[in-house]
Amino acid sequence: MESSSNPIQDYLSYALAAAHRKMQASLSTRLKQHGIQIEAWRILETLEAGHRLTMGQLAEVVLMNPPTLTKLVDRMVSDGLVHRQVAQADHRQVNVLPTALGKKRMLQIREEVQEQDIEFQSLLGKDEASKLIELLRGVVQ
Amino acid sequence: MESSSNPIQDYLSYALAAAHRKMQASLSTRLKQHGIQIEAWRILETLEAGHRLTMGQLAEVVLMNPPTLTKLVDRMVSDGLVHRQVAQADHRQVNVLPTALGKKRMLQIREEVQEQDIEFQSLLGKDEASKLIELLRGVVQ
DNA sequence: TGATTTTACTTTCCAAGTCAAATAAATTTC
DNA sequence: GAAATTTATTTGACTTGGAAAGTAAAATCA
Repeated sequence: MESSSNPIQDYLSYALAAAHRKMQASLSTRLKQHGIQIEAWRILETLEAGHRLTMGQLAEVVLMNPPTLTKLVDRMVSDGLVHRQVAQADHRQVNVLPTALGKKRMLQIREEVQEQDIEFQSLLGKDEASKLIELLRGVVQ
Repeated sequence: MESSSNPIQDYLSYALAAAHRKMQASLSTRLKQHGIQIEAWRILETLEAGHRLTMGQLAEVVLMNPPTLTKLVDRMVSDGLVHRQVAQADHRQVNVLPTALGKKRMLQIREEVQEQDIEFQSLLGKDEASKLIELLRGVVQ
């Protein structure tokens, strides 16, 4: 299917959705080999940084709604990748911490994600790729 | 929540997902006022171009998986926005056509989407916005 | 301090999405 | 030209996602 003069292609929201879909599909296929979903990787990668994050903070960083995160963390707990800890300062808050297994798996998966990034960067060219990231950050602010 | 040195921000896939999420959320809120979802708008916008598209072609353009499209088109048929027609040349194929109501509603919704695009374009600057679309197309090819 | 409001997270219920199988028509092969 | 294969779409079982309500702790306030 080829339709070079389709007006929908000119909408920024569409161009973004199309690029996102392609990248997600590609990354998702890669991570499936490791038996993990993209969001779970994001959680492990974020927690690895070492900051003690609450569910709410984590939800924001990993781009998920809180109820969806709750359910994914449930699954990750039963897979032994993370555990929960009620924050001592504020008992409403729940911290999420990676387990030893979670850290180990993250390092393996990170390589896969980096390969993917390199693949797309070489597809675009290095300068174009950094320009793209810069512009995307401008969208988010 | 602010974490300027979080390594996850440096992945192209993450930057793309974050920008996409923000734009989808904003557009989705706008379209909710018209009682329609983003994908349904994409379908109407695509069909408006006048080409006679099959379910498969439409699925590709509107960035949906075929089973998901089938169900959305079911709903749009019962909302009176589109109708199906078995292709005469190949009876396996199904064409989707907009109804008069579908065309009318599309014109209203298009304005909303264009406002949204203008909003984001002025946020980025006109040149940066066209550069972004160009780079995003490079990702998809 | 007791009552009210706000905040953090989870649960519930329903709508929507996915994967694999089913159906049905067209094409290929022998 | 019948049988086997491929292609286009839908169906059905199951899972996931989202909105709104529920729970519980902290903060505000009167």
